[in-house]
Amino acid sequence: MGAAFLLTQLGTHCASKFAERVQAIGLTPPQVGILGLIARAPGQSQQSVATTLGLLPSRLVAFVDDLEDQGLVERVRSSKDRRNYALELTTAGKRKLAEIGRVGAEHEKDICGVLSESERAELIATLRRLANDQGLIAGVHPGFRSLNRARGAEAS
Amino acid sequence: MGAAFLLTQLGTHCASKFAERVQAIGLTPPQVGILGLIARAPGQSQQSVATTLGLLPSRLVAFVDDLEDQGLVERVRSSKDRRNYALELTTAGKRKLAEIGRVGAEHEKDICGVLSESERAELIATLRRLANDQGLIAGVHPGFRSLNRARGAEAS
DNA sequence: TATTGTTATACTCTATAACTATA
DNA sequence: TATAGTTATAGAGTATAACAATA
Repeated sequence: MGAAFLLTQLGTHCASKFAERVQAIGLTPPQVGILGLIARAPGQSQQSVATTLGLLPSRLVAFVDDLEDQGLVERVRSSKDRRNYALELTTAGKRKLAEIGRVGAEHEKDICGVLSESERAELIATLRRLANDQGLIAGVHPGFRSLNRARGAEAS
Repeated sequence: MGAAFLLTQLGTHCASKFAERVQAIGLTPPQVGILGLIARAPGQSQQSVATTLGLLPSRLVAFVDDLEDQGLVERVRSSKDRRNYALELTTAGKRKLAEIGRVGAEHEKDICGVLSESERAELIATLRRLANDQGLIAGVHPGFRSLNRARGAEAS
């Protein structure tokens, strides 16, 4: 069993576990990505967020609708270019983001509990090398775009 | 960025890359899993394969249909219990399995190319520890069952 | 004419449930 | 009555394309 298959296996498992955790606080993984992106660069347009996450604009609308219904995000019409919205986090949105951080920390602990702190650091360093080599963008999940068929099974 | 998120990110990427490679030889990832399972234990029933892979029986039928059309798998009626089939690999199926092995090796090389052999071995050992700790079954992909929503985005 | 956001529609994938044949 | 395999149907999730408003 090679490293690539183990990565697929563990990656799928991690994604699934994380999805369960954020579902418990009323969010989907893409919404977590959206909230994080707005926090990093407030005032972004929906187009900008969609492009970064590799989400179709039409899908983003529904996610942002829900976030707005939950009172976590605000759509503010830009006065300069009234075609686009500036996305902002509300106070509740910032609180939710902190909550996501706690959930993420629990998740990390769940997954890496068997490792010592130095082992975990070494694993992170190795994974980061692989991710860089593959051209993956730090902090941006590659799985939101049309990759439904993209699940692997062991080769041999 | 924690190890859990990196695993999700890399895992999704690996799954996607592997899916592309097997598609080039006319297979989907679940079919690769099915072929491998039949190779390990020839004569299994479809029910058995479906249970192991976490696939619904109704989904399995279509996959096996296609494998049979490609001449890779044979459905042989069991003479003892004529309700179930014994799944067998044809000669072409065994050849295809060897091909899958080569594709898997290329895939491993693509993903781990930047690592030295000892680094790769250490990574495999660490990942195996994590997988065991999480209760994952060696060689069986956890992503075939109703986990569509199970994709993660970075927490913070 | 091009772009942002939106809605409407179509399509794919997956799950549920009904059906047959054997036991 | 229960089980293996199959088929039919319905549902969820996603992509494509048309639309209104603004530039």
